[in-house]
Amino acid sequence: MNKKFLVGGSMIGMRVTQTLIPTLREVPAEADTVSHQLLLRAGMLRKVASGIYTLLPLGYRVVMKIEQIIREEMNRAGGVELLMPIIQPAEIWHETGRWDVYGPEMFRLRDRHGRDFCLGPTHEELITDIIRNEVKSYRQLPLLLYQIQNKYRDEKRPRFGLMRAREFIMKDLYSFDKDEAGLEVSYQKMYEAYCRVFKRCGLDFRVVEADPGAIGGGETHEFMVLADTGESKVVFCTSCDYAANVEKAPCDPQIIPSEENPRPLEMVATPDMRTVKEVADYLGVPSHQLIKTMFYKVDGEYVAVLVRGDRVVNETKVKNFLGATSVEIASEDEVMEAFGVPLGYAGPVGLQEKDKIKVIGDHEVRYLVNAVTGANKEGYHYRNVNTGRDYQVDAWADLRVAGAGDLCPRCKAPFQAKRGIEVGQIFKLGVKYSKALGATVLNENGKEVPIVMGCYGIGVTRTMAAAVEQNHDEDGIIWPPSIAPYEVVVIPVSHRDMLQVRMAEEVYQSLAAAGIDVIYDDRPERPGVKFKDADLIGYPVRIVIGSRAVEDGLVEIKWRASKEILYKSKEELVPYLRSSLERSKNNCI
RNA sequence: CAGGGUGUAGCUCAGCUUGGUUAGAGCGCUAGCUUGGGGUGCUAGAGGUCGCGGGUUCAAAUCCCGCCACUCUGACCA
Repeated sequence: MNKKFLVGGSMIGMRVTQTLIPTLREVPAEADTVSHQLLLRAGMLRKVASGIYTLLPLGYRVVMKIEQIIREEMNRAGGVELLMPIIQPAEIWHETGRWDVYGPEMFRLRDRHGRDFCLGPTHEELITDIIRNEVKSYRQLPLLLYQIQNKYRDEKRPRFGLMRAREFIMKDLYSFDKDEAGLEVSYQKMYEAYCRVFKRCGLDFRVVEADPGAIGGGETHEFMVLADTGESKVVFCTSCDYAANVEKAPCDPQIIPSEENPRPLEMVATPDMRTVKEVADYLGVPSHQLIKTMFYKVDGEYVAVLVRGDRVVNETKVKNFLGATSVEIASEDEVMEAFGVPLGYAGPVGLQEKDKIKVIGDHEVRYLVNAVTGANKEGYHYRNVNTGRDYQVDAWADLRVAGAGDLCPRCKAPFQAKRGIEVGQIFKLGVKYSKALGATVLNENGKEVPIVMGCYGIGVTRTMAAAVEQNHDEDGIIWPPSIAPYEVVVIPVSHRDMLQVRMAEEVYQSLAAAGIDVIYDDRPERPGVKFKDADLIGYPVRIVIGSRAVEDGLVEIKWRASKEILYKSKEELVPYLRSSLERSKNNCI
């Protein structure tokens, strides 16, 4: 590990009075999530505009440490770093068609000559442009090129501080191979490199199978830092190592056995009962006895999707099943206009014939006996609805979102569900961009073939936020040592006791000289202030020099995470810290 | 994008309903004394285009209109 790389030089240490660490006693009104609050309060971050932030010295050190870990692991895997511009010309985006596809998420600007540009939300186009111009032969492959820099997305609603910002730092690596087999190798390398990166960052994470979505291509994995505040939901098997995004995980139908015989269809009044819960309670039936009918606009055409009342429609599966490019939920007005039924009273009975729309149902719905569903008439539902007799569908498919209790597709053990923060994703892009942009090589047989690509991203600033989200207590942040802004803080209890100050100074100098990443709190503040700040900022190790230390020569060492306190002589200090910090940074690898 | 909220000192907020001295508090900041192992206590200070623009009025932080910014909720269950 090359610490000298860090700007600011951890070799020389730092004094609190020399830098800027504006900690806040109160929680700023603008922040609602823990990571956002703590990063602001710990003096690491300040907002400039919605979703746009300044990283103060301490915050920037964390970012640099994460970047450095990423660099080392990308390089270890054979990656080579380069730098691309933030401003990108529109032309290249027109070539792949993404200038129009990207929509309002893209920051656009114009130069004085009226030429269109954008602030790069990603760099597939640019990197592929370089490759198509410079790489002509399979002999030049494989290539793994990466960059770490700011990216821009004009989010509809930036929130959660660094978690969903409009300007953020990303590492993107692009792999270029002559064939699918090569891509497989590159992908595996990245998979392993990513695991190492997040382990080294000291994060509790899971790798999950995900849906490729808009970016296109084949296999993809997401790297999720587990945290209750995460935006994504993942399921993982309790017995094997299978894990997946809830959108992706396949679901077997879970049939609830019924002894009943089909009874005659019956319309019942359900005034003002719209939601599944309301209707189920009103009629005294369990919610899984209901058929929920959801309307979507799929490539401009309406489609009705049926799932059991206790299930959630999985738009990704709907989209994939229909081979559609866009799936949008219909608005209340659209449903009213197209079907003349207010939300809450739609059902499959007669829907297909009357409105001539496509109806698809989740497997589970098929097995319902005497189900309840909307009667397509305001204020009424049907009871005793049965598949085949009362309604037909165009197809049955797996269309719901997985959850805890669903069964693992590999070993049939039940899933557990958790929330996570997506900090990385790896994709097999295939030839989508290389074809669109004409990035080809001549292969061994002299035949021109499109380069097979992969892309691999890590949200650096988001990783920082995720680390805080996962590692904090009521007093503040608890940085994993490998990404802490400083590893050790030295605090003299009394700034007026010259013996203490001299000893603290000595300890600080010796740690800095030994290459330990140390900061010295030399402010003429009361001890309580410095202790509070140390806890808030979350330095892994705190060294306090008080009267006791002056008298018996033993300095107090307190670990932020475990709250463990121990005492060492000045001579023991450096070796102790060196080995224990090294251990705590590496034990995750 | 739809709906709601907020905008007054560096930060957290009060004042606005019912217009009327010199616009307030706590924290932070400055100075002094005090204190010195978990945000010390006291004293004295500095600090404000009351988001911006317009209107009503003898008089606007306060009422009206417009704009802007920030923020929350929703945009996933019918």
